[in-house]
Amino acid sequence: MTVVDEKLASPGLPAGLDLLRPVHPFDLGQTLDSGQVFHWERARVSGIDGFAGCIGESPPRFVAQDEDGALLVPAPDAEEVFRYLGLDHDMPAIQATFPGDDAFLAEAIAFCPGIRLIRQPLWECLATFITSSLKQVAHIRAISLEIRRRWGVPREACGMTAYSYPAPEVLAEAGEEALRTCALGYRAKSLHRAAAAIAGGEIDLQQVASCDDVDVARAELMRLHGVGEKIANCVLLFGCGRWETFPIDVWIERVLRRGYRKRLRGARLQGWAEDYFGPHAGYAQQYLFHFARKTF
DNA sequence: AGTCAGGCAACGC
DNA sequence: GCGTTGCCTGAC
Repeated sequence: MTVVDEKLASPGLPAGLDLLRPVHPFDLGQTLDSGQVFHWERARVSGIDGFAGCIGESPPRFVAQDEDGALLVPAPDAEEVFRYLGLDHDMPAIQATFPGDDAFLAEAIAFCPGIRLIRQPLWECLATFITSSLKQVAHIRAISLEIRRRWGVPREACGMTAYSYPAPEVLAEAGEEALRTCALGYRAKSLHRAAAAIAGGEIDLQQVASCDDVDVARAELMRLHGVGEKIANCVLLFGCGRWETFPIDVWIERVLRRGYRKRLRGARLQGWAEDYFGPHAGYAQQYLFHFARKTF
């Protein structure tokens, strides 16, 4: 993927901001609000409305999208932002693997065709989903931003300040009681123990990511206290690029009940969904999830 | 005031 | 395996 080829002549744009050719289908706002990431904030740079957030340890990146779908990104960041947002994904090829005669899935895709699976840094993905258990999106956001503000590294760019997600060592050092004051409740213990396990080398996330067998990788993640099948699957899908994984939460249960008359639960529902939606089941899940959340 | 939310672990069967 | 229950917190 070479972003340079996608660049347009962009007269009149503020210095340092590059306009990148429209990528279709892609919807920046929907993608950042589709329950994958929780730390991007609205920002305005040189009079342009967009979003800002850290990608891993980087300074905050600014991204905006115009009505035609063209992206505005500071030129040096373009490659990193493209990769993060999944703009290199071959959507026709992915959708070609979906069940062919599925009108319900087609309706979900038509509702949010611009959703992409984001490639997230592994540790912040794991940590954020540990804190997501039995929480609503707004609260996950608030907790995530608070943890970043208190223990993350403040980074600055284009007049914006944002905080990277604190490293495992930092949260391990902070202690469970301090984490608890971020309104984490019982999740404080899980987050602290996960941070300590990773800081202490008991779990190697890089090894999890490079594991060929997705079942082995999932089992490794589930050794962590507070990480069950759902959270492990979210980490595999959003952090490890394992698109065959299909996280099932209450919204997905609802949408499968309504759209497919499926009243199975647990392992049986899991097995059916993986089998039915196929090698990119995780992408199907993302369309169905967003569709359900916004229309039910 | 009670219920419920984008789960998990521990326990009982 | 399968179903039940407690758990922190905030929003309604």
